[in-house]
Amino acid sequence: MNSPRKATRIQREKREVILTAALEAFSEDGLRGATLEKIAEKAGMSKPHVVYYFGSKDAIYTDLLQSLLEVWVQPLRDLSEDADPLAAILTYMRRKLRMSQDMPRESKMFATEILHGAPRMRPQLSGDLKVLVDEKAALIARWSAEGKIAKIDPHHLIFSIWAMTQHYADFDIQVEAVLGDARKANLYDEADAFLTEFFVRALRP
Amino acid sequence: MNSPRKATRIQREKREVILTAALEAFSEDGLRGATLEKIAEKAGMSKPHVVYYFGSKDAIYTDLLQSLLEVWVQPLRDLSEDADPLAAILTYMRRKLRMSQDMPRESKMFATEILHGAPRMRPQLSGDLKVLVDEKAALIARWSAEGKIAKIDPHHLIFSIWAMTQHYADFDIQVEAVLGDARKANLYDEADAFLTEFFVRALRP
DNA sequence: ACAATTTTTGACCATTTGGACAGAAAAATA
DNA sequence: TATTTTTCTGTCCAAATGGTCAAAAATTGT
Repeated sequence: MNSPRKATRIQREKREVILTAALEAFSEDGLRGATLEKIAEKAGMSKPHVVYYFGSKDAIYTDLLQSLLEVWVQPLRDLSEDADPLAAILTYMRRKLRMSQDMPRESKMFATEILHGAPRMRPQLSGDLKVLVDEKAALIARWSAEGKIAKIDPHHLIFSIWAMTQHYADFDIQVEAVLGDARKANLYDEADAFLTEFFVRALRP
Repeated sequence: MNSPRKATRIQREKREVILTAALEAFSEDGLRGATLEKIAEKAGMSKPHVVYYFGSKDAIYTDLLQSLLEVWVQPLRDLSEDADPLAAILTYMRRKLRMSQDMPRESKMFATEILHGAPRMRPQLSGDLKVLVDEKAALIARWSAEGKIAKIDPHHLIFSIWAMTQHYADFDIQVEAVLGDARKANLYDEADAFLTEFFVRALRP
């Protein structure tokens, strides 16, 4: 089941195809709702073949979650000293918003996992993620103390950016239902304009 | 299976017990993840007994969702003309935040449902809910036009209130993991202070 | 007290589903 | 080409699970 030395090209490709199919399935129906059969079908192969590559449904799920996590926190990693702190925070917010727009399935998968207690991510949340957030919060707190941005709790500021940007991906059905079809086309432009103005007002010293 | 005239006291009580148990189960594991057996166990009765009262697992879920929806949108219903528009919006935000604090299971159940496409709520979202939101958005737009609050897109303002308040209930595991145990005790006080300041800055003309 | 009705459950069933297994097909290696 | 290894699937199985059913227990009405 496991490749001993290095993964062959075909192995890498197949695993990729399966992960893509699984992401679609999991984000639609969650871990329990998604079936191996559906994943196999989306991936264009037989059910045992999927098991052959990953061992179990759980393994696919966990694997996917882990590999996506790095991508997911990258924008926060990149938040750093800048000529203009306010612009830096706005850039971070915009990158998160863009991720909601471009990767709604990933966003939904994380949301579902955390919503249900994050049984497979808890250690990482209070480990790596906490360290990262604390570090960036300290940076923001410094900006705040130096009067470069408004005095504000940096942890909650980060939560608010997560909440507002991911909302557009996770609850897209609701957002679109409430706004109506007419405003659906340039929804993310609207969101960008709104959030930019919103955070500028909140953060300007 | 169905009571013909009026529900007896015992019927009302049993249904209530089942709904409470089901809310706990569904918010933990979702519709598919929650089992009739678990619901029955939490409710302190046998599995067929649960079916006797509701007919099916699906029926419990749908019933629950419908009855909770009214409670859920009540704070928005109550948003109305006020001596101080800014205060009115802040009150709305605070009531939503309090609901996250007091009813996290309800919040999670809605979140899961919408996240997975809201198959049983779609009509209500683009129907009743849209009407309600449009109405309140018009009110906010008027305040905005009269210069009583800042110029801001009212729909997105409402989304931002939903997003930021519900975030504390839906993603509590993540929030608590990142903040650490020390700040867990008065988390909602912190959130209240942060959000109040935040929205005041954003909305002040 | 007795009959009728409602409530409650144990036993059972059909379906779904994760995944094991043996072996076929294909590819790599010699 | 022959052999070894890897890839792939049809078939099957056991566990989980939503729901049925007949009958027991409890309650209600007279």
